[in-house]
Amino acid sequence: MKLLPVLDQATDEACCTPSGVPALGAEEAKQKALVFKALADPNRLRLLSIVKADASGESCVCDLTEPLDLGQPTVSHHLKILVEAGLLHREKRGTWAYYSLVPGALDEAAGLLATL
Amino acid sequence: MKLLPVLDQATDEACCTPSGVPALGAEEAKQKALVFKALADPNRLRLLSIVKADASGESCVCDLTEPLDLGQPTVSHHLKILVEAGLLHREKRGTWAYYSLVPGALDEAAGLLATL
DNA sequence: CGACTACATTGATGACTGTCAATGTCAGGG
DNA sequence: CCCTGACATTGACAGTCATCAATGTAGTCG
Repeated sequence: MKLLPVLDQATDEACCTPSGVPALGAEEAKQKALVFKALADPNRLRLLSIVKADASGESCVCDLTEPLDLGQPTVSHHLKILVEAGLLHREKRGTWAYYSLVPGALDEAAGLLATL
Repeated sequence: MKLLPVLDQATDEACCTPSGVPALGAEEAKQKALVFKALADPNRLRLLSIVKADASGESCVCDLTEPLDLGQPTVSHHLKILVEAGLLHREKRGTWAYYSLVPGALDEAAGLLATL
């Protein structure tokens, strides 16, 4: 910054007229980035895909570990991130843990792009 | 994997009936994740926001460096990532480089979530 | 109670990422 | 022709992340 100590209004009319305010607040941007961070991994996208495609609407971890060719702790880790991002819902019944899509969460995430 | 050497069909009826195929291909997931990876940074979201908000539809780097409180090389780096993700378009005129939103790119990114 | 099963947590490690200082490139002006 | 300004590229470094092996926890069944 401050590369123009003098001659600011001399023959410059094309460039460098910033909007003043960043248009998207730093805190707001951080918050939105968290959701996209959760989506920024191929295996997490596949997890969402499988859960979404399941007819019952929910899947247990053992349904998810095998098709991804990942270790069980890794899948558990990814699922935790998706839950914390508000995309998945976790419900434990007996020995199994069932994961389901949070209704409207994906649409809401898509909406974040429209309100940039 | 392979934690069930024997007794596979013994008294299990509730869980572990995977969809067979991952529903979202590994390569396809990788490709989609690239877009979300580009969106998974607060400063990049703010860059997109500024470019989008600009009345002229395009902004030069000097318009983007100041409001973000980042060094010029860092902003250049982020812009490159956004261009490679297909979200921004770069056009060099004279000494300045102008960045503009790729038309429909944000909508297309939002659409990726619908087709999981 | 004790073994087994489904899942979560921890710790470690290699890979990747965001940032900046320094340098390179290229166009315009004296 | 050199100098300056706008932007890109490189190299280095700290922080984050994805992954796995090992271990912990909590239901279930005998």
